[in-house]
Amino acid sequence: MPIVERFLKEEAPDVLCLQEIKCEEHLFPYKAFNALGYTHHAVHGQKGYHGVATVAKIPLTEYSRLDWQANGEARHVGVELGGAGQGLCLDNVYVPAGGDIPDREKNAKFGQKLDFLERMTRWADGIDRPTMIVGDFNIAPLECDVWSHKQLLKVVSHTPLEVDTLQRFMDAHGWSDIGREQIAAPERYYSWWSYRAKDYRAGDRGRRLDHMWGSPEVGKQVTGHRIREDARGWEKPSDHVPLITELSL
DNA sequence: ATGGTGGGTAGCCCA
Repeated sequence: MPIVERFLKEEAPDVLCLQEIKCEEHLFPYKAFNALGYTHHAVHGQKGYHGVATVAKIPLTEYSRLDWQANGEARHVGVELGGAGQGLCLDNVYVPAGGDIPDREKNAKFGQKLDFLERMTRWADGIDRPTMIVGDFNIAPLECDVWSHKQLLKVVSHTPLEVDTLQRFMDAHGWSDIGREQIAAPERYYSWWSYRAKDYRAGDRGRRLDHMWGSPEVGKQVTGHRIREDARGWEKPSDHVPLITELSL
């Protein structure tokens, strides 16, 4: 909570999407968010692992909790902003990391990650309203989205199979990759640095695993996008940093 | 080729 509070005080977004909240819903720190003015909540959590939450200063209506892995893990919550049945849909997702071995025969988690993306793609086929999907996709699609394309080709998060699977999801709805439309390739853009380094800055071994994608019409309403890379250096940081998109709706 | 760190749960698993 200290880094979340710091971020909300500094940036004051209307809406915040969190992934990996790692708590049951009744243990979510509602009071701390309320005290900062974030009085609207959609929390999909479970004990210990996974879990997502969308909190806002403006009214939201929760409308879905999808299980794209078909195994009961809490990895999605969908809300509507601007009134039920109208306005913008905002889908907050935590794609499975996928384990260490990029082979579904040897590593069930990798297969589950691909299956999750396939179900997400079938969902995207049916979207008929302005929608944003944001979160930890656990895939860095472009060569310039990782510190070394060559060295990460066989590392889960940047394998051609994952990138192709994510591309099929993109094609299903013609998503606008807001991050890369605003910070054009090959400009450096990472959102995650491993904890397994004494100093995350040393070698700058980052990856762009976090994304904010919008329906084509939503992409045209973007008025700003940036990341708070400095948050990686805060006290007790997350290994991910916040992405911020500003829209004129 | 290996293990590195951080976190939650429980005597290990996941990221």
